Amino acid sequence: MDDILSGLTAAQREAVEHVNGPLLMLAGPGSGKTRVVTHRIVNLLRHGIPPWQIVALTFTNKAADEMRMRVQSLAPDQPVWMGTFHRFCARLLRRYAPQVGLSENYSIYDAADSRQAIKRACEAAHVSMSHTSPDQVANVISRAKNRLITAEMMAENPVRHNEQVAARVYPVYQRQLMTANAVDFDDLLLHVATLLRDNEEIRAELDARYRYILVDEYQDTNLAQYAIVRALSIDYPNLSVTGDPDQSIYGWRGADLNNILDFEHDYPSVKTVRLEQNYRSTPNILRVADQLIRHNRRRKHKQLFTENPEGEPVDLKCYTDSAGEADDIADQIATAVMNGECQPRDCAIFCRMNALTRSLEHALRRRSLPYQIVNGTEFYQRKEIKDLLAYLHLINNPSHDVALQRIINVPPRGIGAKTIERLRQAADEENISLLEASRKAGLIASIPKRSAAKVAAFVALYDALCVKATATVEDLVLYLLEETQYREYLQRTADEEQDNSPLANVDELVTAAVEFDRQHPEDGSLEEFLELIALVSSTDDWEDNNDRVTVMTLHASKGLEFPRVFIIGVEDDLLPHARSKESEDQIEEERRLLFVGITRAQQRLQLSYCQCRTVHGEFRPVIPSPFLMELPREDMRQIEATRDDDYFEDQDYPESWDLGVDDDLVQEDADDLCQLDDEDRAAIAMPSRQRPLPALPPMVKTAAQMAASPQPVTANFTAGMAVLHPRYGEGTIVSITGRGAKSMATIRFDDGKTKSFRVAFADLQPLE
DNA sequence: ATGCGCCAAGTTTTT
DNA sequence: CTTGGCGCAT
Repeated sequence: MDDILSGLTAAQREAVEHVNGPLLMLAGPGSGKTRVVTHRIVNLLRHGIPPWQIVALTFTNKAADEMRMRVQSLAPDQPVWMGTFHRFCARLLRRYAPQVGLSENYSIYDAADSRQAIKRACEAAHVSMSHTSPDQVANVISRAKNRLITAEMMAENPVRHNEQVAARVYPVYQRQLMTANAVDFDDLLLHVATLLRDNEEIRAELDARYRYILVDEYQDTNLAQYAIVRALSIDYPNLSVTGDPDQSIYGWRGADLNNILDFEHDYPSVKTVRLEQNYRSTPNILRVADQLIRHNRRRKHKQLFTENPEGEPVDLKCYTDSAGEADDIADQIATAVMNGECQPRDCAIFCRMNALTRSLEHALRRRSLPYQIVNGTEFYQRKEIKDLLAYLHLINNPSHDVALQRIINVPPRGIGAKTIERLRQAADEENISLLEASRKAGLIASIPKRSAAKVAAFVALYDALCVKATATVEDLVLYLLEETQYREYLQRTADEEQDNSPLANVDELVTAAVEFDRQHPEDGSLEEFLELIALVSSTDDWEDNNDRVTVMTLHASKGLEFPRVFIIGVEDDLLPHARSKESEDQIEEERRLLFVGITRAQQRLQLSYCQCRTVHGEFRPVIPSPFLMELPREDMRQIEATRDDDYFEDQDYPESWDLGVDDDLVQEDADDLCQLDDEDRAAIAMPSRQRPLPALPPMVKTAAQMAASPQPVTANFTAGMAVLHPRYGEGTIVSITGRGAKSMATIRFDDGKTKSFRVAFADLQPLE
């Protein structure tokens, strides 16, 4: 019993030992929050509470995974449900789909799907889009859904012009979603919230089922999420929430700070615990953070303190331009690594916008520093992956209109925009899905016989694919590739300029399918595979196992920590951002954003700004961020850096850093970059690809690998050949795709696993 | 039906 | 400076 309480402060212990009734944990940055939450779960279990009555809700899969790991080590194999809000709702919705007008095989539209659907709805609603855009409309609708505002409610009192348009589109969009048997991300929450509100019986049942609910990052919940946890905590109000109002940075997405600020009001019997001691940062860093955040008015004051030893002052640097900023930071890191002061993995660079990472990439690459950019170029957003997934979606849910539109003419089969438009009109008129409309294309007067025949051929292809719907996902994907001749299509349309091989991504999807089948020998359904993919995101796969400098936005940095942190572009109109200066609330959120960035730093922190920055291609003078004026000068060291163009050339950096990067999977893609010219932006436009799908090997490149990679030599391998892989052993080549340096071999190993490799790097040995 | 070229716009994005 | 969307021309 003592092991889960030992080493805790009085406040932490108080939270861990709390069993029944509402609990509010106000946890400052670096206060050991995750530890307290996991220990509390274990404590609940030790009090004899059945594990299935406990639910822990997080915002990211990564946070859930970490929690699961830590609980697992303390209390192995307890079926406590831990996962994201959206996944939790997706599960409930599978069960209660009919109650909200869906079938249980409903599809989840991702952001791109829903954008397509909104576009279509805008057209169908016949509204003038002259003063707005589908994107804006999508935003308004999303915000409305987050606030539990239905189409009907919105129609009653729309205020602004763009809301008027959105109010007209909203019901059309929603009807289309229902026809498609689909939900968007917001609907996952909205449907569940509605279900719980309108069905007292179900609500009571679920309330009793999930008696102990823990919510992480409560400051980022929106009204829908609030309504859900509230509804599940009426008969059994054992709701415990953890958060920090000062780290709320998603207000623009509908997060409502009032949820946490008013928690004590909502649950008068609440026990409030403040975790104010910081175990992460030096006192200097913490004082800077504290001084900054004191300038916010809407907050709950916390007395941040630490017993950590005094550290270096926080550096404040001014550079002449962004290239100088990037070079100097890269130099600092390179020097520190060479001197053995730190490893690349200890360093992180944060910025307000993804666009600012360009010069950093260049600077890091020139110094052969391995780095990793956490951004949004997601694997499953690639065209070829979306195409294949669209086929799978359509097989799983014949009403998935967005999927049908995507692939009805991919690979090209002579069905043009006109025909699709006519199908759409017919579908809209009869309120049927596009596939149903396609089935009766021959009966639609506006569609010429020729086109109708092509549509019929597509429907026949679709029906053929559906035969494999219940096979393993791998079989289905392979069959799909075969029947649609998709690989041949990619090869035909291959773009010589583009270095990222779509074929390799296709192979990766196959690998993901194989992996999924392996992990779900019993319960693996297509539906689950698709749900799994729909609810993973790019930041989930930030790899902390690799020794690389991390570059990311301030938003992405939340929840992480690094010994050395650099925050760049602390400039007016950038932080706070020009578009976030309309109200005091927005400015306060920007201030919190900087606060989050600062409090990621453990040992060293540097804030920097430039005198000039290139914005949209033109050089502009820059004003330092007003936030800098709010920081305590006594904890800081101000440095005016002057740019010396020859500086870099004088340095003698090694060709590559011997950091023991041991991963041949990393090497697979190294050739993509090593052949590119230093100035080539396209090379860095495809940054580190991390794990795109569950249990997939990281597809990443490091600068070290790039520098070290030899020119690839391609041996003659053919399908059917028996080969030896240095890591995976003996296997047989299933197929070879691509030519020359980019040639990929898909190999089925003797243990049943199938993997794809760059032939040039995999070091395969032919076997007799 | 596809491909090229011009024009406009350009935060952050847990799911 | 980039990227993406749309329109026109083949």
